[in-house]
Amino acid sequence: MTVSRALNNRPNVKEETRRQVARMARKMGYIPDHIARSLVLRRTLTIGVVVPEITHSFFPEAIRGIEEAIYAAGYHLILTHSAEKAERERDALQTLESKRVDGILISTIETGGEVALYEHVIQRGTPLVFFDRCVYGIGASCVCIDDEESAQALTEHLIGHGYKRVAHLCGSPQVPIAEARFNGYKKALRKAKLALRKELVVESGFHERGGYEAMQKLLRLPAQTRPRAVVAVNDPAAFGAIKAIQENGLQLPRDIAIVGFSDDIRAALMPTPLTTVRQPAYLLGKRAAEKLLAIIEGNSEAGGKIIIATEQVIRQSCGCKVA
Amino acid sequence: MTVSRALNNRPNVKEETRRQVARMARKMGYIPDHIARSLVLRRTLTIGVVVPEITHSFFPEAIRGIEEAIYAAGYHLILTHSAEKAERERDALQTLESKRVDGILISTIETGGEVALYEHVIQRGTPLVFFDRCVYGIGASCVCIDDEESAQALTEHLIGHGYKRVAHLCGSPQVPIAEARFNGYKKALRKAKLALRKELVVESGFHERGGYEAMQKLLRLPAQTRPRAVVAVNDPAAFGAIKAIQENGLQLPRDIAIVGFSDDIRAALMPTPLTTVRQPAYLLGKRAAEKLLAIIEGNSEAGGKIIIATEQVIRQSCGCKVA
DNA sequence: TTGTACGCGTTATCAA
DNA sequence: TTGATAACGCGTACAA
Repeated sequence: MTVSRALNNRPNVKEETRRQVARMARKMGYIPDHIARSLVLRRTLTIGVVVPEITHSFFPEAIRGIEEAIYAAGYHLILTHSAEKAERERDALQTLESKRVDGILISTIETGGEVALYEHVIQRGTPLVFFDRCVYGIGASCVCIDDEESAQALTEHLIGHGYKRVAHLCGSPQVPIAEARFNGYKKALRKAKLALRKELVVESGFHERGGYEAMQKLLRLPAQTRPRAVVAVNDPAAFGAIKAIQENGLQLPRDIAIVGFSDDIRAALMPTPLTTVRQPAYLLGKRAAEKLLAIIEGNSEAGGKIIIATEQVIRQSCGCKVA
Repeated sequence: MTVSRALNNRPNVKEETRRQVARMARKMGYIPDHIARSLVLRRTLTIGVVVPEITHSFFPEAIRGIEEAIYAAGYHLILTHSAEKAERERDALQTLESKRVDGILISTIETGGEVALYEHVIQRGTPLVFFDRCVYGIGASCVCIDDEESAQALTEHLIGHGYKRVAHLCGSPQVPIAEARFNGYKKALRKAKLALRKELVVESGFHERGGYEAMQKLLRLPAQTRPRAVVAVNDPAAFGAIKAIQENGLQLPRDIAIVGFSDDIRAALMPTPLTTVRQPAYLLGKRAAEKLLAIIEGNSEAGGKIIIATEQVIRQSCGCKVA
């Protein structure tokens, strides 16, 4: 017992005893057992993270932000990866609960995941904070960017520079982020009193392939309907679309302007650099972690929405830049 | 006890009892406690990973490989991040030991870290496998690419296409990877009976900034000594060098050819796409994890070196491609 | 200041 | 087939 007190720098230990204990501990190669400690203290100083994807540049960056914040607070991180699969996400949450993490940070799978799962976690009393891909209305905190507002602003940027026929590659319906960006696109049109034309909204998914195919569909439209500008749901979709545009012998942005979303690392390096919206991934991860820690330590209530500001990155692909 | 047997599908439980237990468990929202289980079983089904960097595209990819392998084996992952700092690496290892992980995968900090630390871990009995950035000769398994051979092959590729004055941006001395690549460069020269010229080897570090500065140094050489081709220690250094080359009004690869190392995602997207060596990060992570698991489960001995083959990616920057 | 007894949730062992 | 007991390593409460 005295040993425990000594090693944890608790009061009521004779200074000399403390030194002796320290010396012996070192000599014996003693390493405290977090497991046993967690068992009795009922906390693990560990937070669990669930991401749907690791390769994508956004999440590693966000994880770095998370890591930074929790490391500073003396916590550790268990990383799980749902691979965009509901089954793996369920598994990950179960694991984290089993491991008795003190809190969970999660970015849901694209399709939104099973809400009941998240509710269950919260009911069990584990603080849960969503980041980037959130589920609202179940009492968990959400840290995200304002997809709708950002998409609206970017669409307005195009409209403001004179583009009238603006198309949208709209991701997948039912994916909250895609929906929000689509809404932003619609709002911008409405505000500019432009009609929403069904044929100018094509589902692209979130990857290059889908963007490519969706753009081809748009390019098959008769010349007078064909869009003059395109708002892609994200950068990869935009890359695919650009490929289609170029294969059709059209020039960027002279014939068709395009904007993306997320500032993929490749965006700046394209032959015609892509105008897009930068998501401050690091900051987002950090803020989410800070919010979670605050809840864990009782300094903050669960719930509420924290919005991280995005930044427009105007490059050449929108054709709006003063040369 | 019977409950424990029932839930873990152990024999010697009446079928009906098993069903009853299962029903109650569900009803009560029972979730097994990994912590308590780990305490008694002395294993956590968890492996610890230490990476020096998360943002870089290589490690997220490697982590994905690791994740895939250990998930399939029913293990979990604690991710720690040394941020290239010796202190944080020590901290990470200590944490992982404290958490009683069943094994550790580590890619050391650039400068190689404190060998005593790693030895200590091994002595305590925790299986340790190095990946990518390894420490040899302490009995731990190493999974890596053959830096020397790959660098040699790439240098020979240049020499084989007629380049005589080939310079090297050599990272930092004492960083094992840099040393190995430098050795490969030297071997290629020797094999071609070209002299190793001191002024053509400049230290660049591993980042763009250093590559830029190192290249400027090379460009200040008198015309007859100035290199006609450059082997950069990695892609970021090459990017910096390219910037310097272009700022000096020289053209790539007409005036100076350059090759990188690692196939950064940007390599293919440069105005003059960069010739480089692809490191199969995913595979490397996966193999390292598999080796570690094999050791943990007693199916393999610690020690030995597993080499993952690299792949040359010949693009425009070396000027060797048949147009 | 130091030490004793107990409990955290689970499993191994052995007896019923 | 089932259950009682001890043990894993640590911290809390309280006694010495």
